Amino acid sequence: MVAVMTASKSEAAYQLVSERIVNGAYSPGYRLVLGTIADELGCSVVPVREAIRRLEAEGLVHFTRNVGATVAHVDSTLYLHTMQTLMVIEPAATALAADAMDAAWLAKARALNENMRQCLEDFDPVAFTRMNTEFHQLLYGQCPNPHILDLVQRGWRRLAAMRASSFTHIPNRARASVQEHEALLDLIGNHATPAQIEAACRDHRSNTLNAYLKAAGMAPSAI
Amino acid sequence: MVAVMTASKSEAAYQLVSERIVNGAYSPGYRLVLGTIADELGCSVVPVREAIRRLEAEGLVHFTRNVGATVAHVDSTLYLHTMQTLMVIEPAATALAADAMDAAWLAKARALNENMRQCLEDFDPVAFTRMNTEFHQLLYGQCPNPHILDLVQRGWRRLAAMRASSFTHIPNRARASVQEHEALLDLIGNHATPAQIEAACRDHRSNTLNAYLKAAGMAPSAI
DNA sequence: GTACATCAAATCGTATACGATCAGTGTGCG
DNA sequence: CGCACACTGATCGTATACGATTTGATGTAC
Repeated sequence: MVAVMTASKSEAAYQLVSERIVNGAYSPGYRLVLGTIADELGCSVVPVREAIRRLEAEGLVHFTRNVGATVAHVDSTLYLHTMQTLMVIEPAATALAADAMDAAWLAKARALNENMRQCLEDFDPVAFTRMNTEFHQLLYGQCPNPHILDLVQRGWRRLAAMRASSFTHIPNRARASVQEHEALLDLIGNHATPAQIEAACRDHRSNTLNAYLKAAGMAPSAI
Repeated sequence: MVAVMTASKSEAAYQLVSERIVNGAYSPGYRLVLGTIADELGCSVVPVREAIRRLEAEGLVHFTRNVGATVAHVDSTLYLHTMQTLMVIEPAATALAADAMDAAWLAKARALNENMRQCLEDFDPVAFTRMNTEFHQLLYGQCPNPHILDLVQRGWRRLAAMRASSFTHIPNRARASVQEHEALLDLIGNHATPAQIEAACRDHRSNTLNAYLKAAGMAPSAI
């Protein structure tokens, strides 16, 4: 073969299916048939199988032996569990990343948050969600602990998949969200301790989760 | 075939290699050759490959494309990262599991902790470590959030692998550990809030980590 | 003696093939 | 008419085979 193999086929299959789930092209319950995906990618089933198993480990697909894989269903419980995980992991990542947050970083984050505020004026929820994701990536992105960073990213991908399947859950939280971001950035700007940053970040997510739980008539999270 | 296929060969390979790494039979750096393991298991390389990839996702093995897999090396950084992850995940799991901790559970946990104290009198560090693992499993074991539970278990398995490779790190922490366990059980017995339980559990791990970092001449963890 | 090109062995990556297992369907019996 | 059972099609699980890639050794030129 002449072309350079930039990535393995297994990796390609993983990227493809993963992106389609996160995008919403594959809705929850969608049946992932190895042979079909293999044909589409022009490869055999072996690398596709490996990709599916990886996605299963991430919780994006549900796999039953000798039966097959389907895109994982989303319900209140899954949302609760994912949010609880992020509620402890993301603040830790942010606190650990605080060392790398200099003036330039702060300016960028503030600008992004202002853009989010503008999205509210413009009633543009799609752009708001995109920027919100970007904002949080900015927060935890420079976390020096690869395990924690990886867990945060996985959690966000699950959230993205949930949103794509029109599992909406934020009743009027957007405005408070922007304010909480601002407060968090102020803390960072004032060189607050990692513990303070962690607490603020956790409260932010806790507020979102509990707003959802309240709207859904469910009991607030124990943690 | 007459025999019931209790588990797939892929699963069997995963169990085998995983246990050997955790036991220390495979030391860090040990080369995991697909064909060799496949021969030993009496199966082909395909299921072994899948098992190795799973172990890579867990961080127990290091995998390089077209080169092969080796048991992950352990160093201070990996220990720090694993402990930081557990420092946020395990307390959350414990706090969430608190609902399921009744009087019978408490009696069992207290008995176990007393056994650990006895191990100290008998200078039996092996039994102490085993019971310590058991004690912590008791703490987080009934966590109702499967994602968090899974993460805690993975973290503990990594710690076990580190200990097996004689990466010793606890300078005289055992006695304090037993006392902290006791204080934690008192909190639970007095029906403390999840937040209090979480904080106590986190302090316990934080103390262990920082004792290590201090002994190693390293800066304390930011979180 | 060192640096570089070449080659061979080892090992991985994936295609293909076939057996194993499961869900759904039809048929016969009670 | 309803239930149990065998059958079938779809799909997965794994063995085998072969091409691709890496690594280390060997030989050669400087």
